[in-house]
Amino acid sequence: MPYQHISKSVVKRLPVYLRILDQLIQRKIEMVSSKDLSNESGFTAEQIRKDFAYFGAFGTRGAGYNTVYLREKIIKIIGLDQVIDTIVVGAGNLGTALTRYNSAKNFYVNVVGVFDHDPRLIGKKIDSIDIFSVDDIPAFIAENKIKVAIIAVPAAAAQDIADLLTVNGVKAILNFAPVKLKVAGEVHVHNADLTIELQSLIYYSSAEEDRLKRLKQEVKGSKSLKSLPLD
Amino acid sequence: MPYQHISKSVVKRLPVYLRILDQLIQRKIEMVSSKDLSNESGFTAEQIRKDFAYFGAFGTRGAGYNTVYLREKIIKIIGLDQVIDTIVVGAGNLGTALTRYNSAKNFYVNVVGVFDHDPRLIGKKIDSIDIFSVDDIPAFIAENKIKVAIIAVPAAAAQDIADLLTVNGVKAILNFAPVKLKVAGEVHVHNADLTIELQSLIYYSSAEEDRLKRLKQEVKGSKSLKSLPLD
DNA sequence: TAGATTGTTAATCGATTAACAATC
DNA sequence: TAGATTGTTAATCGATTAACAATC
Repeated sequence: MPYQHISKSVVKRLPVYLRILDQLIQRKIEMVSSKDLSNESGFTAEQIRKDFAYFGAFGTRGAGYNTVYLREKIIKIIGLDQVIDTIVVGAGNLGTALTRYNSAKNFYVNVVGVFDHDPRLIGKKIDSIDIFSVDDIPAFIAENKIKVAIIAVPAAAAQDIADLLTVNGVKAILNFAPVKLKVAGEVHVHNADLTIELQSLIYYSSAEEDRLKRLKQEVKGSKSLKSLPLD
Repeated sequence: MPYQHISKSVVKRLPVYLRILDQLIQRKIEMVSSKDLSNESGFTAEQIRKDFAYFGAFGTRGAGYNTVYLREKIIKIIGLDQVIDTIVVGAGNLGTALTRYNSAKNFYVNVVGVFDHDPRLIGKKIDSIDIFSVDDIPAFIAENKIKVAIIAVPAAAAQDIADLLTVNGVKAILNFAPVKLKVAGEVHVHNADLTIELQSLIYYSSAEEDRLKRLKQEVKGSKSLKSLPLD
């Protein structure tokens, strides 16, 4: 049986299923149908069943999915069956918030170190987590076998940090800096640029149709502008 | 000419183009080709040209795009040609970071108020921005004609806040709480659940193939488990 | 003019939805 | 058994890529 590659769209939905299952288990709910999961997630029931089917047959026809059993499968699929140690680079507002957020809310992940360039921050702590110098990153990665890192530094510093991380063996980066990072093929980068999230949302905050019609009329009414580039 | 709906995938790329154009303009670069933009964004040149073509013909054959002109078009398309006032609900770590981040880094957006439930925070400020009670939200939205809001409250409170916001006229919500918000059809919600971003990245941090093969063998080797749900 | 690059149409690819047999 | 819900195949839909004429 050839190994079937799993698409990014499927992988993105897996943590949503996990979150919902965690909530259901907490509420002592033992069985859940794809329709129930559809209500909680917003994805269609067909899509949910198809997503699971890529990895195996986890349900019981007529009854649905056992929440505990399905959760166990999903954490193994994602690779969360053991707690993942991660580091945060950048101890500014965002880095601090991300460190605290993941410590408090994300039980599958453990922030084991924070790194910054600023000597005034080095040696301090975020809650119980030490802030080290970025110079210490190579040794720290090697010692703690870090495979996943979070970048929360200014745009200008992000590429250098990414290079430093990947050269030392980091395989996955969650990047909050507003730049496209260039990394080797086997390294995965997810961009979580908050500015971009908010701006693309703004597109939908006013009447799309009116705005675009106005734009087209402008372009039509000022054809000369089109040659402006060559002036 | 019938109005052609613009797909979500296109809209998500627009702010990336805007960010790159802002950088190019700052560097006094006047012309840019779709190939250049491809290098900076990671999208293909064909896709970039096609994206622009949905809204008009902004380039010059043989020469490329004038950066200033293209930027002007894109901010009008997104609806960023006037600064957008927004509010942040939740003045915890994440809310504070988001408030500061958008004040400092996002010139197209203006955070005009922060809201929290906690009486110890109400009356204080984040930099120069006041923290108000969530009870003040309706009056504040009406007065300031707020159309876009950011939710950074705990999961349990998020749906109530979303209801409060949308009832009072908010049209777009950036939601950081780990829940699927139920909103009226004309309201747009973008989820920016940081836990989920990180978890889906972890999928790629170790050898996918090995992990999934191991999983399939487990399932095969313990077929009896499949009926466990009905025990 | 020759070279470069856009704008647009057609072809391909991938993901979602629909349908339904399998089966608990 | 009857009702419910999965797992899977086929059909549809949408987005990306390829190709190239238009044209600066």
